[in-house]
Amino acid sequence: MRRKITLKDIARELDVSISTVSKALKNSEEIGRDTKEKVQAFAKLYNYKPNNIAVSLKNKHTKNIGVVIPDIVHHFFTTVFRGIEKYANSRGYNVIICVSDESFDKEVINMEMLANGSIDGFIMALSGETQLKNDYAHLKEVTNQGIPLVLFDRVTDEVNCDKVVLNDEEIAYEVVMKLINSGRKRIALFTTENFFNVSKNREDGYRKALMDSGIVVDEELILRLPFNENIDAIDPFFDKHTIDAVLAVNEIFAVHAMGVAQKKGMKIPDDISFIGFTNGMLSKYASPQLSSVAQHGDKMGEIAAKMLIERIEAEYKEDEEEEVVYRTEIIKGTLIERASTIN
Amino acid sequence: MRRKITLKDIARELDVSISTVSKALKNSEEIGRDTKEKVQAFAKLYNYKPNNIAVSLKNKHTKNIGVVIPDIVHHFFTTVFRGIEKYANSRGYNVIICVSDESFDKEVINMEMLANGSIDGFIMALSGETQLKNDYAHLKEVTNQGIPLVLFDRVTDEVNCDKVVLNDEEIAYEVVMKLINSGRKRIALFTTENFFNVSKNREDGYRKALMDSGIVVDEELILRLPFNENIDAIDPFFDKHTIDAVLAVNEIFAVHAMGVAQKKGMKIPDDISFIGFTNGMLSKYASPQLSSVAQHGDKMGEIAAKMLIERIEAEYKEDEEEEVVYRTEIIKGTLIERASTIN
DNA sequence: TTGTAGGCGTTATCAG
DNA sequence: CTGATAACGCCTACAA
Repeated sequence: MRRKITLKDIARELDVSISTVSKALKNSEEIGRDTKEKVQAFAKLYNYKPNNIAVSLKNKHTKNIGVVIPDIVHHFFTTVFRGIEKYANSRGYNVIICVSDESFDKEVINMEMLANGSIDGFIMALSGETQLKNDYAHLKEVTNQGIPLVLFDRVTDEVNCDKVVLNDEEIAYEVVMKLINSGRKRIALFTTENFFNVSKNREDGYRKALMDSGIVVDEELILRLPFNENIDAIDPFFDKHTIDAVLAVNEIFAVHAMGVAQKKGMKIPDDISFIGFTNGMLSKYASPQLSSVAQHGDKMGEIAAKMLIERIEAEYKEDEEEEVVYRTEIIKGTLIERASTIN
Repeated sequence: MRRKITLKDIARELDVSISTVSKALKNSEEIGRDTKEKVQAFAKLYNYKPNNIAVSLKNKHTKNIGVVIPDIVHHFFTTVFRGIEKYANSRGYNVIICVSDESFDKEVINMEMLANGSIDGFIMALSGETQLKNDYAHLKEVTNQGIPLVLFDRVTDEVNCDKVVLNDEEIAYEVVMKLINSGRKRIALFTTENFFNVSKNREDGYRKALMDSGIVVDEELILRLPFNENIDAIDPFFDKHTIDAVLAVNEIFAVHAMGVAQKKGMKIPDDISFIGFTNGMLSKYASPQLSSVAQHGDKMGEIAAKMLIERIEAEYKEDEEEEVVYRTEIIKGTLIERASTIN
């Protein structure tokens, strides 16, 4: 078992000083041709690689990014994550991931662990509980310490930092308009509780589209499901209400609802149309295939990572207190039309 | 912007030495009551937390685990990851994740980056390309350096390390037997190329079940799809062959095949049965719902993390070269029966 | 009871 | 051209 070799080892073996080795490996001009070659050859032979930890301690940065998300078994988040990872890697950063599991406490603990030097910056989507409690002290703490933070998707106005979000309200508006223009009149909204900024925004778009079309919003047609995937309430909903379209804030609600509607004998999309958010596997493989709003998670992730890394690297040469201006990037959602809506 | 406070800062402010502060914070017996209280109060006030990097450098371990998987937007892998993350967190470890994207080179690069001190051990599933090339030098390199490694799902006999796998062959055997016992005679297998150990094992189970039942294996009924989700070949397959059951090595193949069969006018499960591997979202929300083999990813992840951490922590007190024995844990798959098979 | 010194592996400054 | 020294932040054996 051959342990990793260090500068010191090389120095000892070659009978030169540590600093000579260090410089030689960096191809420094100060070092003589022969010494350089000798050192470099030896280093290659023994596969020397600098120890990341030592370098981090010295440089005060780790080249690690912390990502904190509510859930990992979730198409949208993994998509964003893939975008983050890809961009971060291309810039030489690694990604440490922590799952908050929709829990406030876990979110806090995870962030504290990472904030003690393990990472150079955070990218995160707020947990459900955090949005419910509306308590962002841990985020403010982190930014106060000068650790850059980028929020995506599940964001809040309470914290001053860079953000990346979908144009939730707009796209919901557009999509509902499309339903209305195709002749739909009784359009239900299947959503979650409103402490989620995204659900709130989508609902706003939904209401606005109805109102702008002269349709009175029937509060009965707005079904609020809990966020723990308990979708039993969908079934009875169809017994109680006559509807000809559904907008759902995620795939699961939409696909499950399609199943229920079909069981009740309704024809899709002749009798009823369905549109969901999150253009994932389910939308693609459901039958009929579900029309849904692509949230472009890859792009969101990439942009979030880019914003963060810029922030991180700007810090190194910062003139101290030059009034930082935070940006919010807005990604445009795209409706992918499939068989669950009339073309 | 209040930067993080260090032992040195506290020492200076309180006019004591750094080591006194260090000991006081550890509640050492050596330190006087008053000093301890003074230091601890100050530390709490300024929210002192030891710097992870410095501690890592000192202790020669990072409390980080490296996870390398082929894909993150993938139900099974995320499930395993969730198991890893959960267990690791409960033991005070963080998880750094790298995606190999089924690429050999990325796998190698990622591992090298992490192996330079960033992590205490690896958990990984081999990339497709790695299994194809059958080149495991990078894994051997890592274990040679004394970094513990646990392989899961996509494993190889070429590397000596702990492993966690599904009983792929057995469960495939059982499941095909079930199809046969329900009267199926022409059972197709939709799989990937055979350099994947899992596909290979599942195929072996499939063949064995047929043979044990006196059915001659018709090689024509084994459809090998490329691993890049290109499933166009499924459609023509149904035109060419008459079959009454399908075993697919993943959900996507199975659900897509169900769609094709239905389009050709076949009734599920009356005319044809379907069973897939990976009991994910698709299985649950397809119509009809797909019977599928639960791979218990959470459990695999948890066990993998447990094995790894035991290995890591055993190292600290190792008597050097006492003939390490590696284990392979086998997780039993479970068939979740749904509407795509006859009960 | 407190402090000093050395070291973890690397880098940068400065002296030789 | 090369090397000694200090520093990053923390820990600990040993000295005072």
